[in-house]
Amino acid sequence: MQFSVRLPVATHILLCIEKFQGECKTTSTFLAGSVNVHPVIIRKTLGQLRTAGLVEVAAGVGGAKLTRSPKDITLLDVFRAVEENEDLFHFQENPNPQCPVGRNIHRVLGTRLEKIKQHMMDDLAAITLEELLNAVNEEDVP
Amino acid sequence: MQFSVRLPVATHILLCIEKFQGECKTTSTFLAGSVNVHPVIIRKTLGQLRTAGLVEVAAGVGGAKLTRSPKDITLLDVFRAVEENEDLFHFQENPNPQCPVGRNIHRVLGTRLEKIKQHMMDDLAAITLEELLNAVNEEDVP
DNA sequence: AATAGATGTAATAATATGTGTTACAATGGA
DNA sequence: TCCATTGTAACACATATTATTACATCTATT
Repeated sequence: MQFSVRLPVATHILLCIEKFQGECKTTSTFLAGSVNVHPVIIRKTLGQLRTAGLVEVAAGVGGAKLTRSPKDITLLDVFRAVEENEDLFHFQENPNPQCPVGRNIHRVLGTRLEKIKQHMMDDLAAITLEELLNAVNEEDVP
Repeated sequence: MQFSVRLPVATHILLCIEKFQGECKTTSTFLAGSVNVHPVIIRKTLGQLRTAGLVEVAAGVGGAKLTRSPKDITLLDVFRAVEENEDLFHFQENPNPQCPVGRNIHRVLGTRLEKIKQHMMDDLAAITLEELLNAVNEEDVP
């Protein structure tokens, strides 16, 4: 079980957009060169980030920019933008209601796993793009 | 992105094994009836739990039992037994080393995501089979 | 207006993972 | 020996992920 590469890729994209703002036009081809994926993947991801209100993309001319300050964008925002499925865990359908374990497992285990998911969300919400950008700038080892 | 149903299924199996210990023989067919999956899925999962040292399965005669007290088995034990992949998050291969973001993203984002994973592990380790079994017994709503 | 470069999106393919099922050899008690 | 059961391989199928091609649409610039 592994998370898809979408969260890291989307984060990479956002960091590049901010990092190169004013220096160069951050087109899908440019971003694809940094991330090392196909430009269409970048455009799809940018589409999700745009739908989530995190970026504005200049149709026709090209390039993207953040809609708000990096300190006001968290990894939870990014996660929600690119992962449509809110249910992190899921259960076997129709456990046996005649069995005391079967008729309670979903509720008993579900409430506990839900809390774990909430912790993960809280952790993601505590990490801002600004923090990541500072780390990239300050800890850069060329 | 969703976790597979393996952790909930394996937990269900372990709870049933303990719950019905002494009452009936917990064969793969019996367990399959409670969980509502194919008996072979149960046997595969029991195989993983056995490899992890959590259960003993009686070959030939059938039935399984826990190797230690439910209070000494946590969801982290179960998670590790059924999820072979330790890397929860993963990154796009070969980001551009010429780009300041590309050459730092893995380290900067990776260390932070690693902490989130560790939190999840800690949360899983805090939940014991005993706690779940008590909840199933006490909060049973037939 | 024409052009060139860019985006938005659909369609397709390749691959991996998850789950269900059949089949059968091996096990061990009755 | 017989029978229920386990262990495991093989296969099928669905779904998710990622890569790629193709093309209509957009917009600044010439």
